[in-house]
Amino acid sequence: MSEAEQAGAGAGAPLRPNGFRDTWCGEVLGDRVDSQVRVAGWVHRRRDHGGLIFIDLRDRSGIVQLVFHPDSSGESFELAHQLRAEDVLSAAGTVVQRSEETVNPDLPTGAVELRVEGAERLADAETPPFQIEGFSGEVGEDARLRYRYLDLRREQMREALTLRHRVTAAMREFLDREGFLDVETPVLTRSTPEGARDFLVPSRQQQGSFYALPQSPQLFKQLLMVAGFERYYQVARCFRDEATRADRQAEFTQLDIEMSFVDGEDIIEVNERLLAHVFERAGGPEIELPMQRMCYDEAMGRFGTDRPDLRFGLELVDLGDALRETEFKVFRSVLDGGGAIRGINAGKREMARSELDGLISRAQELGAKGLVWAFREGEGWRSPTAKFLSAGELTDLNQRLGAEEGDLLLLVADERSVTDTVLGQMRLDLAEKFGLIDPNEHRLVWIVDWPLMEWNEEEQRWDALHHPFTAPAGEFDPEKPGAARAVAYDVVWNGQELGGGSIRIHDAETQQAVFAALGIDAETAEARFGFLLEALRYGAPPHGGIAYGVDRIVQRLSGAETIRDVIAFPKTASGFDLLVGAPAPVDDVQLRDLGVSIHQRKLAGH
RNA sequence: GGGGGCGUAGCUCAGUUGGUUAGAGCGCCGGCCUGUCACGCCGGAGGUCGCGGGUUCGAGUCCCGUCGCUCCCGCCA
Repeated sequence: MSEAEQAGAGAGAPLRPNGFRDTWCGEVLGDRVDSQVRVAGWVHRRRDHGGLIFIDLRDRSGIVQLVFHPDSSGESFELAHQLRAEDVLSAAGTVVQRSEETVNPDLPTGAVELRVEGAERLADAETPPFQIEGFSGEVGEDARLRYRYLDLRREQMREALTLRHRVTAAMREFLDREGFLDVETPVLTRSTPEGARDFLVPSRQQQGSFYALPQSPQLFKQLLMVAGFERYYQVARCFRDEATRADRQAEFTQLDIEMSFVDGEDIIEVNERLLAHVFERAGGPEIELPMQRMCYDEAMGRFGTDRPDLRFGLELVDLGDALRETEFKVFRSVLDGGGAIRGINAGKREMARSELDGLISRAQELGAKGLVWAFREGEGWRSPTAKFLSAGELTDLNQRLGAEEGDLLLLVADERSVTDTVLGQMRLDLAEKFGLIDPNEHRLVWIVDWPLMEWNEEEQRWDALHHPFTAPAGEFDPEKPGAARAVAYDVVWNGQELGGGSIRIHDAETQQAVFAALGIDAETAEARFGFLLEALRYGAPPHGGIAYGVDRIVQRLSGAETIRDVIAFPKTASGFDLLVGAPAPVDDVQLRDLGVSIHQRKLAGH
C-alpha cells in the first residue's frame, strides 16, 4: 500500500475523508465551543467509569479531555473501553464548555472538553516499559535512552526540543538578517593530532588512510574567509573522542561564525546583539548591553578560573606577601619553589570537624596536597595550623582576607595553577553548599585579553590557550612566546563558557612563527596545515569569529541537569547509543573492504 | 587512565546482624462503577535480587572478578 493510500485509512475510503485531524489537542479552547473538531494523538490516560469514559488525548501541543458517552458516542463508546495507554486515536465531535465544577484549572484546555461522536484507533500500543508521565519519581536514564522515542513523548522533553528549535531558529534569523551565509563544511576531513582525540573513518579507496570527523569547522571557515564570503555561519556537528560529562557529549553542536574585515570589537558587538536576540526569542533572561568585560588575569586572580561565576563573592586572595618571612616549613618550601599561597574567606560558618575533613578530601581530589582551614578567633586563628605561624603573620592574613570573628578561612599552598584550580572549584562547591547563588540572577561577562600561550610543564612546551590560529596582539616575538597576548574573547554565563573566539592569523609568516613557537616544526606544519599556509598567501583578509556550544546554551536556558536532556538521541557516559546499539561490531566482509585487519578488531575486544 | 555512587517485579524503590515462602507504590490483567482528570473500589498475575565465581549449614545481604548506568578527577588545542 502506498503512503497516499494508507493516509486514506480504510478500504474503499476516499484518499482524505477528513484528514486525521483539523486541530491540535492543545488548541481545543474556549473559542471553539459548539464547533465540530477532529483531533488525533496518543491516549495519555483513560478514566473508565463504566457508563462514562474520559480519555486524555495528547499530541505535541498538549492534552485535551475526550468524553465518551453511551448515548452520543455510538460505536466508539465500545472502542473507548478497549483503549489503552499510548494507543493512537483520531476522534471527532463537538467542543463543549465544561460545567463550573468540572473545570480543570491545571490544564490549558481544562475549561472545555470534546464530546466524542466518532473515533478511530489508528494504532495499538503495547504496554510501555515505563509510564510516560504522571507518577512520582524519575525514570532511570538507561530505560529512557533505550526507549528514547517514548521518553521524548514526555512534556519536559517536548519542551526541551522545542526550546532548542527556538534557539537555533533565532540564531539563523539574526545571522541571516545581518548578512551571514550558512555554508556547510565537510564531516569527513583530515585528522589533526593536536587537541582532542579524533574519531577516525577508514577509507576504502585509500586503504590504510583515514578520514577524521571534525572537532570544529575552524580551518574550513578560515578558508571561506580567504574565498571572500566575509560573513559565514553554520550550525555544525562536531566530534571529540573524549570522555563525556554531564555537560559534554562526544558528538555536539556548535554555532560557528566567522567574519572578515573586522577586529575584536566588531565581533563582540555583533555577538552581544546575537545573544540578546536569542535570549529574547528563547525566553531567557534579559541581557543588558554592552555586556561586562573582564581581563583574563583579573578572572584568574579573583576567581581562579577563566570562566568565573560572578553571582557571588568568595573571591581568592593572594597571601604570599604576608608570609614572605614565614618559618612554617610547608609554606616556606612552596614560596621558595616559586609557588603561591592563596585563600578564601568563606564567611561566618559553623562547620563540624567531619565537614572540614570533607573539604580537605575535596581539595586533595582536585590536586592539592592539603588544605589549611582556620576560624578567626580574636587576633589569631583557631586552627591546627595556627601554632606554626607568628602572631604578626596571623594578623596580616586576617587583614588580607578581610576576616571577622568566626569567619572560616581556607588556604592552599602550591603552584599557582594548583591553588587556582582547587580554590576556584571549592569556591563553587561552597557557594552551592551555603546557598549563595540566587537562581534568578544572571551574569554574562566577556573574558578578554588572553595570553596567547601557556607553558605545559608535563610536555615541556608552549601550548595555545585557544588554538594555534589565534592572532597575537601586535607583533609576535618568537623569543618570548609567554609574553604574547591574544586577540581572544570568551563569553561566560553564570560560570559556564557559552562560546569563545578570536581574531585569526591572516598571514603565513606569523602563522609559521606561531607554529614554530608551539613546537610544530616547519615540515610538520607543512604536512598538516600546508593548505592553510598556502591559502594565506593568496590574499587572506583580516578575519575572526566565534563558536558557541549550542547544547550548553539550550541546557542552561531550559534548566536541564544534563546536556543529554536537550539532545534528542544522546549517548551514555561511555559513548553508547542504547537505542540503536552503537557502536557495534561489523561484518568481516566490511572490514576486508576497508583493509582493516581482523586482528585489530579482536584487539578491540570483539 | 583513576576515584566515588548505583544495579532487587514492567517503572521507582524498601529489604535490619547472613536465617522461614523477597516486599511496597505505580503500571499491567479481570470485575464493578455516569463527572473523572495521578478517578475510585474489589480481586489477580508478575522475581535468574545485573552476570560469573568464592566463603558459609545457609548469601539479595560478606569476599573476588566482570558488565552496565551515573558523578567527579585526568582529559576536552
